[in-house]
Amino acid sequence: MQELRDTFKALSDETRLRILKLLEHGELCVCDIVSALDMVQPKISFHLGVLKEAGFIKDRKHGRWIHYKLDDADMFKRFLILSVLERTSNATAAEDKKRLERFLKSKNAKKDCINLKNTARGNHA
Amino acid sequence: MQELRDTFKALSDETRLRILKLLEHGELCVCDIVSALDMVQPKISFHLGVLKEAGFIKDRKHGRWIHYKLDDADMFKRFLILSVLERTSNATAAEDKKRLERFLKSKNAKKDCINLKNTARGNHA
DNA sequence: ATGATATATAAAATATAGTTTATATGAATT
DNA sequence: AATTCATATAAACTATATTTTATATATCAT
Repeated sequence: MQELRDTFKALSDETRLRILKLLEHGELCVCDIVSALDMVQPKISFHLGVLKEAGFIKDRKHGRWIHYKLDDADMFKRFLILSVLERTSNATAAEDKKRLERFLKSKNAKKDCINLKNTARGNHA
Repeated sequence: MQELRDTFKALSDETRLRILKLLEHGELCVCDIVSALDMVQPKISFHLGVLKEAGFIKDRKHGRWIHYKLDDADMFKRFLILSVLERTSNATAAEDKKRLERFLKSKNAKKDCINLKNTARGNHA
């Protein structure tokens, strides 16, 4: 019963539900989530750890970033995630998404800027 | 999101999962559950309160007893209960059930005894 | 090499949940 | 009316989870 209890426990926190909802549309790195939820980074890392431990998300290391996405290995957990996504379409989720999009846009702007600079110097993106 | 969080939180405790499993086969009063789980009564009342508040069980007062049973009003919660029942068929649940059956038997024996006594005196059951 | 960045981890502080013990309530029995 | 029984509730205590603050690690850029 312990595993089942932990499965539900992982879903019994609002921050974690918000994270799952945010991952609905794909992979995000920790700093994306930090910006979207507007919380300090260790707090987000803590909750990501809980979700990962419970098998709801998985991570992938890429350079100095770690990307997280929904884990669809387990049928039952997949169902639980779906029911979470479907039941968390509210104002909070909308604001989180807006902050995320603003952040992603500024990230891209910065990236373009660096590429431009490098191109000017004769380097490649 | 708060309600969803509370829904999962209600399921994130082993005692409460054991109670749900015990209610699988029908209505039970508090003292039945106390005996089956072999725990003190206020503890059981506390967990029954959490499950009731979250909409997983409902109660019915009858004399000085209060009977609890699974609440099937909400589709999603019904599904969650089903998935709990299906995933909690283990040794603990079996022992709980055994204790419950022993207790129910002794309750019935006592009742029969009282009936017999009353019949002897010319009263009715 | 040095510094900056992304993330994790540890320690301390705080908040929340669960347990125990004692007591209250209300219905049934004597 | 007094007692007993089934259950709830409250208060004090304990355990667990979350948050914060500080620091470590690893990768990338200069």
